[in-house]
Amino acid sequence: MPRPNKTVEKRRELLPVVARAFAELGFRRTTTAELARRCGVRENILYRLWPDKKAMFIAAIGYVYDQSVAIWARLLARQEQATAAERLLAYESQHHGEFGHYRIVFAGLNETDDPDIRAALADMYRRFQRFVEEQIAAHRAQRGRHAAPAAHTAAWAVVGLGTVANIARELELVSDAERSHLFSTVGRLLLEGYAPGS
Amino acid sequence: MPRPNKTVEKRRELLPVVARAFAELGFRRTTTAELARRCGVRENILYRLWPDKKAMFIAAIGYVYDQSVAIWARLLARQEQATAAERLLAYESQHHGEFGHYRIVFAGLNETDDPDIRAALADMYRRFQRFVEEQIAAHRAQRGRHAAPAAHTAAWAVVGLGTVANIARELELVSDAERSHLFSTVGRLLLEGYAPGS
DNA sequence: CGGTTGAGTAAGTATCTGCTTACAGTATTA
DNA sequence: TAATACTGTAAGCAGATACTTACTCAACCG
Repeated sequence: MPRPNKTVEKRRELLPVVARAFAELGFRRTTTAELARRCGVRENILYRLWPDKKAMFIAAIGYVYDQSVAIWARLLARQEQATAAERLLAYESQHHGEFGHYRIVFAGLNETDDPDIRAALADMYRRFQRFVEEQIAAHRAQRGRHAAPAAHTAAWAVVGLGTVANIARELELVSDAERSHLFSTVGRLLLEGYAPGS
Repeated sequence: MPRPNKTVEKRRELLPVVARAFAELGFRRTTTAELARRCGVRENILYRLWPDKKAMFIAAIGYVYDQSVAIWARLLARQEQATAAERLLAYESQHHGEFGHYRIVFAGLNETDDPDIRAALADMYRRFQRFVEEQIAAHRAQRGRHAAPAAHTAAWAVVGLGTVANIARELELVSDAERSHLFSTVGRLLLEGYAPGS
């Protein structure tokens, strides 16, 4: 019984390349030929790893989420005097969307009539929002809350903040400094119910 | 010299249909054949009205912006005791994104390497943000401001709020009531610097 | 070592897509 | 009414695209 199956390893090896392609080009413009080119293989090899192009895309969505979670986890593991939420805000204000997290979401949002992509996307968003909500709740337990909206609500607003920050960055509508200011000011307002600088 | 040129009228007549198609399907999936079908004409007729598919899309972006502005203008013309910003927030909390405003933006964001689409999109976003900023400033002049972020900053946050509200709606992640609550709570927090319900 | 099976190459196919061309009909004005 | 510019129809083209097929090679384990 010869040659062990390396499908799983190969998938893991190519997935970052695939995800990056989808993030850069969107769903439609990412042709299977282009994917193969970037991966340095032929098309049919991709088709042995995933049943079709859609599956490649859904795998990419999952990868992007895992990637973000891994970064956050590293961030949260560090013990500092700032709360987790504070550290997350500080981090995102500087490195937000560097990998192209949101671009893949936008690509997916253009395919929302496909039930599988839609489900993958909804699942990702739900987890994302829930994660943020937990951090906000933890922050408040530690630091108190003045007159801020409920953690659930605030979490959605933070996600929105991240989204618009990324769009503005993509379209070069705000400078890095402005984006950072946006995050810290509104972020804190949502966290604690008052704005620091004013 | 026979038959007056009706190109302008025809464009105006078909543009809503074109815009809706792009909003529903995105850029790539909206084929010129599909556009022609929905418009009830042949493809080459569209090509007499616009030089290429890209021009149709850019026209659609403009249309969507004009549409929003028209709705807001009607809203602002009414003289009521609520400030313009309050009325805008109240309106958006209920009808937000009904036409598909954001879907066309997402479609465009997938083509951000095309300089023309990118410019059209950036222009629209800039106007959008500026409009919101003016309303916020006007509101504060009338009602005062407690400890809220600068109008410029708050305006970006409001745009982000609108964006995430639309995504969440699209993916059925929040109920209409929740979305409305999100708008009124965070909206007021951004406007005036304190949350009403807490 | 030898055969089974996974990994790679190359070429192809049916369909679609943006866009064009050639031509016929018709409304308008001089 | 006659010339003409506009409006519509039908067909098609070159290139792209998702996915497949047929085949070769070599790695592995008994």
